[in-house]
Amino acid sequence: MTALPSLPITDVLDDIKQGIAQHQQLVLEAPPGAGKTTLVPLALLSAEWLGQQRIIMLEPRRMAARSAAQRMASLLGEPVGQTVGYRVRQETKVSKQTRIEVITEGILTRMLLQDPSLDGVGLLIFDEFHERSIDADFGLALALQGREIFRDADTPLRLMVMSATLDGDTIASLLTTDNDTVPIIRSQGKMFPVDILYGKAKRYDENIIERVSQAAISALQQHSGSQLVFLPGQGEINKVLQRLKRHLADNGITDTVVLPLYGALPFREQQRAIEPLAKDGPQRKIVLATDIAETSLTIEGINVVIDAGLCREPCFDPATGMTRLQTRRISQDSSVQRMGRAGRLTEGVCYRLWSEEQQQQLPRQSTPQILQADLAPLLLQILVWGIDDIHELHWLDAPPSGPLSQARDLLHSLGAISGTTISTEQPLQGWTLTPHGEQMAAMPTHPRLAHMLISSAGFNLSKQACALAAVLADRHPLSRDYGADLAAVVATVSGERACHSQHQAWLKRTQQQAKTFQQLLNKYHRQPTQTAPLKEQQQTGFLLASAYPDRIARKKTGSHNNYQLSNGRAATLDNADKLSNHTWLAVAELGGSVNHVGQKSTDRIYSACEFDAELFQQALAPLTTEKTTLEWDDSVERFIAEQVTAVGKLAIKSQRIEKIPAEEKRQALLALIQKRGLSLLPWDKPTRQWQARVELLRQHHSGKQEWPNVSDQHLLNTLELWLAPYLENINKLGDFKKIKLQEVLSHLLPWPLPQQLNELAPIKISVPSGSQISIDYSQNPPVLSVKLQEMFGCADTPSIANGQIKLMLHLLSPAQRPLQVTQDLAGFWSSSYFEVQKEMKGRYPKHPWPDKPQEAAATKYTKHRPKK
DNA sequence: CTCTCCCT
Repeated sequence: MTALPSLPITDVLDDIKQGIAQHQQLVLEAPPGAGKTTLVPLALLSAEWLGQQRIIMLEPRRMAARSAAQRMASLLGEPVGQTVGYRVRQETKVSKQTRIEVITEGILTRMLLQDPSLDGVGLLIFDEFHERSIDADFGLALALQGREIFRDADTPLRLMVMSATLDGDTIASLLTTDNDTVPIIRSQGKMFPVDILYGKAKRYDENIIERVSQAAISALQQHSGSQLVFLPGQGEINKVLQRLKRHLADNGITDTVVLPLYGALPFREQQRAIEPLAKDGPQRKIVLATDIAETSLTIEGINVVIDAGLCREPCFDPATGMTRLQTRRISQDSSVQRMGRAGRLTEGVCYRLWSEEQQQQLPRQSTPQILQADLAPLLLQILVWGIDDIHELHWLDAPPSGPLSQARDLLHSLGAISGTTISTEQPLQGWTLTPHGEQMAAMPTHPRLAHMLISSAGFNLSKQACALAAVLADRHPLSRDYGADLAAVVATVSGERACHSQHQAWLKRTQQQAKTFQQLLNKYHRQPTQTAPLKEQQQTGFLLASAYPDRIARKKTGSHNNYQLSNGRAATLDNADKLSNHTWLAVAELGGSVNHVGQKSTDRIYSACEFDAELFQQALAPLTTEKTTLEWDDSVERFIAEQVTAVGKLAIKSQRIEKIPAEEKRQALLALIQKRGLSLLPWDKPTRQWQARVELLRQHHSGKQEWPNVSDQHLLNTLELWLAPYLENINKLGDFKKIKLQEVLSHLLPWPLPQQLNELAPIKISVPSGSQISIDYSQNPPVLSVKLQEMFGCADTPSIANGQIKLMLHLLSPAQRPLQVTQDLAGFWSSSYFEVQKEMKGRYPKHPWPDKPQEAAATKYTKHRPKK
């Protein structure tokens, strides 16, 4: 090996060697340009503890993995694939001599799921860990558990986490074990000084196009050299592009060129933005870029950075199973990274279009992907690993339970898992992989597409499915020609349709990917289950619907391009898109955006194909549900019943039915009573009294047994239990009168409570005159209204419930007017009675008004009419 | 107000 070049990291290489020799893990913080990616693995290659074991280093991107391997190999004076090799999707360059393998993060997960011990690997290095991809987070969690369970003390798996702007202490605390600590080593980067110039305090999205353009124009006058402008997305880039081009033209500036740079741009145009300028053309450039230029691509010759402070990132919404793009303020870490792009070759300047004070308010780090992504792929792999509680793994940030539950439900609907949910806190508990799920997990693609691939064999459609999965696995360049129509794209991949020569590279890559899927499928030898073949124009729609059953769409009546989806949402097709000729679509990709203030745009359909609703009769019948809906029709005050066939929330057929099934009707009636209240039932006075009597005894805990709760609220809540059996003959509102409510309710009182009810809360009570008088239980305490004369001779207030409840006496005049309301009869007789006596004696002379009422004989008659 | 980036 030739001597390693001297870079900033060289100063700490000895510390790293020593640290990782003495400990089983190490954290290395070093900014870009320090040389860590190349020099650290090479420096550790001859370590004694490594022996003949390999070093594996992870890179977040294929390009980065390839070039890291390339640089290391050339330092060793070897071609790639000998001592140093790499593995990325679709491409492997390793041999038996390979000691350093550079791989992308997704490959590590696959390796660990196959061999959790990572046998033969002595050191695992996570590079660029601050990017916090799901795969890196998950890979670290698996590696930690794998080495704990499967590795011996004499050949431990060492872990090194390297990053530019990582919070080293947090990650160190995750790696710390009971008997080992974690050295943190920090190194300088190689960067020229960059002046940071802040702007005024503004809302980030306020007038962004004009402010960015002005900043670029003024920087053009103040500085020589080229600019890199960070904008959130394609839309903003194109607007600023127009604005700046106009400025250059208006002012006759010819030495400067403006170039866009974003992921969807054709490769050649991306190259134009990245490459050094041609000698004979303009000598300055302004590159307008998304954050593709923050990490993935390096642009030559930039000394001015203009940062709008915004980024656009995907946010998964578990409620709809859809990912929306959200425009957000960048993190402090991100602003540092962007600023650094101005100081790679010379001193530079960075304009931030926000104030220094606002800088302090930015979040320190970007949100880790695991907290806002679709977790279905992760969940499938977690289950392959064999745990049903995510907390068995050590996470820097655990996957959140909302998206995890949604992922579980999706996997369930795709047939990948079976079980029942036991706990909402542990969404995986009670669920296991099905054989179909295991096959899905072996497919290197999203579970939706894996399901589509595997089930396609049963319909003899695997060739189309492989092409479709390959197209959907990555962005395709044909939307400009075909619009949203995927069937045309699939036909191109299958070779049935030609495409422009500029897309040849994409076509070859996609066909290769389709072939890989086909080879994996061939291993399963699936027999066709469906004899009747699908018509050609049904095929793509069928495949898409099996992957995205929640995105089957029907055009809204009277609309040209607005569709209703089976997940209950609405989405719009581009106005000019030819697909809008079709009433039914099977949608693959759709999305919308959320702006800086949280406003959501309408969801748009980006890719789809025509769909034949006939498929619901046969091949896709399992996606449909049948149910009877009952709706109360107020005009006729009765139920209208329909038999509805639906796919998800989209009703595809409904038919009026005359004979309403008993159970559905019962449920609908119960719901109607819930909504309109108990007053729909034929309450009469005795029944209400009965209810009040039971309630009274319940509240006073009278007798030896508990009384059932018969309050209105409780009856409403328990309709199903006590009323449901009596609803059979109810078809319209008037029929409620047929219910014998008193009798129905009486079943709620078990023996011996009915008898006790009559004893403890009698309907009538005897008064001294011999009359049987009804007690009014509608008030509390219950009221006994009785003529005063009938109570003569009664010393104390009458009571019920074995003396527990005193009645409220309403003592009446001979004309039935209340003279006194009292719960204290003795007190009344001895005081206010005499005032009553004085006043009433004159008015009702024929009635007795004795001076000692407690001792007088009670009577319901006048003085002159003798008692019977 | 037309889709950020990346990966098995």
